[in-house]
Amino acid sequence: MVIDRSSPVPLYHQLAEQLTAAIESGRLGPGDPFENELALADRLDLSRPTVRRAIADLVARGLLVRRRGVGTRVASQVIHRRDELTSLYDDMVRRGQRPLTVLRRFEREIVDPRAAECLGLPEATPLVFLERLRFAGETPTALMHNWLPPQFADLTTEEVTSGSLYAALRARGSRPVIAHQTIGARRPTAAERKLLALVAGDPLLTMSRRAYDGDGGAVEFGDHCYRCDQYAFDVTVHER
Amino acid sequence: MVIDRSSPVPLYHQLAEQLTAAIESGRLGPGDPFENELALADRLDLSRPTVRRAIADLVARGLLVRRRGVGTRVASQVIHRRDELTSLYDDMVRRGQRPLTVLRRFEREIVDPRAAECLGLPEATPLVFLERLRFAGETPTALMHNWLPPQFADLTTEEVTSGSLYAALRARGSRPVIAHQTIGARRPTAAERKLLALVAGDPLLTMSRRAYDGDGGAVEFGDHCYRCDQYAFDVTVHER
DNA sequence: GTGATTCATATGTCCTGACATTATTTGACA
DNA sequence: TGTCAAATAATGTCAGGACATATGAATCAC
Repeated sequence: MVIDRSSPVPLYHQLAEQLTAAIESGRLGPGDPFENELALADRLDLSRPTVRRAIADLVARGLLVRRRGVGTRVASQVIHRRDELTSLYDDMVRRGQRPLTVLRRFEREIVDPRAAECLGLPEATPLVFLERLRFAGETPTALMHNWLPPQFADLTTEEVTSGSLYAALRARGSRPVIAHQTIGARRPTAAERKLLALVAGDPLLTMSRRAYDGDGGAVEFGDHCYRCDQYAFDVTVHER
Repeated sequence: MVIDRSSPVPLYHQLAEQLTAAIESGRLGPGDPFENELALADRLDLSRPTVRRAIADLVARGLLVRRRGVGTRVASQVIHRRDELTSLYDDMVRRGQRPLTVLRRFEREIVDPRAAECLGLPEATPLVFLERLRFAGETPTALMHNWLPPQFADLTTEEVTSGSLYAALRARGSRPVIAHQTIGARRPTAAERKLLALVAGDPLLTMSRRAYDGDGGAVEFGDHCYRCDQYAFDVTVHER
């Protein structure tokens, strides 16, 4: 356990990383008592609040459990807190498979009152619109519609197809930091059935999303539908 | 802005609640500059870290935005951070509608290798099993299966039907604090179609869940299916 | 032996103080 | 008037200290 005081990385962050590494290395096992904050602060020559901050970060991530009067322990089952949705698509990427995304439509000035409303803009605002179809091998897996505010009208086809849409927004100083997503299911339309190669009775898994930047300004509205044999969403939920 | 020092509620928590109220009352509008932490601490006769803690809580909830060297502002669009799934069912409750949950089956010793595995238990472990059907008025809306570890075999029918299942677990000292949920869609079985009064082609929205207590021990496995015209899930996602 | 009380341990809350870093404004100078 | 440096304003990090509260173990009284 080494703290480098000349590093620009905050002390509490260095400590949190090293505590995390100790837990994930297996050196500390599930349920093991964890060194208390006073001893740790003494041993590492750090102030107690600094140590508390590091430990609090690990608690927030589900690696440690604290109880007043008792002490701190390694969580019995190491759970990594994830504030994000993952899907079978992400699993594919993780397994090294290369899903392909085809841009079917890209408009820089399209009027859509519903999407404008979702973006908090006047109905007649010209929006940027994308329609993409995603494949896993030969199989179409998702049909995705996205609408962006007019400040992104300078997006290039290259940006939209080669990398992540959010990376392109971030390159323009708009950093999506929070998104509200609604997940549901419905019957496909005939067009969707054809595009996604569905047979009669196959349902769609749907997800609509409104993304906001750090100031709370809406930066994206998305309306996606997925083959349910290719997609499911994993959500981690915390009770306060 | 009043801080009651004789209250058992921590000072930072009182302040956070009042700052929240000020924002939600409309007294402070989106984008408004927010009083800086030094002035606030001075005015309220609180220490700066205490004020920082309160402000940090509001930042974490998306109500305020901070920038080093600039100051603190009310988020342009007030977003409430919610680390929880909500559904149309919750909307019904909020609107004062009274959904009804019918207990169809309650077993205190049932062997289910799949559920046991999901609970991290040996296959032959006798589990507690619940099957419930939920109604909104006359309309069946959800079919819910839940499996619990054997320590909950003393659950009463009363507990299971009158209040929330999690409240019953908490009363036994097992506090579910994190759950991993998987949301998907599929075709209903014939039995599900009948129970949920579905017509041909109607899809199911599905959600399976594994809930863990503060020590990481599994406390519940659930497998639910919903009518998609009655349910959708809202998820808030944060990018780090 | 059992239940109540006390004590030791550990986290939770709060304070005062100081310095570092970033962003914006102000003032000086060409 | 424009540019650059210094000053000001605000948040971020860190420290040392003190007291409060909850928990579990040990001790004491019956």
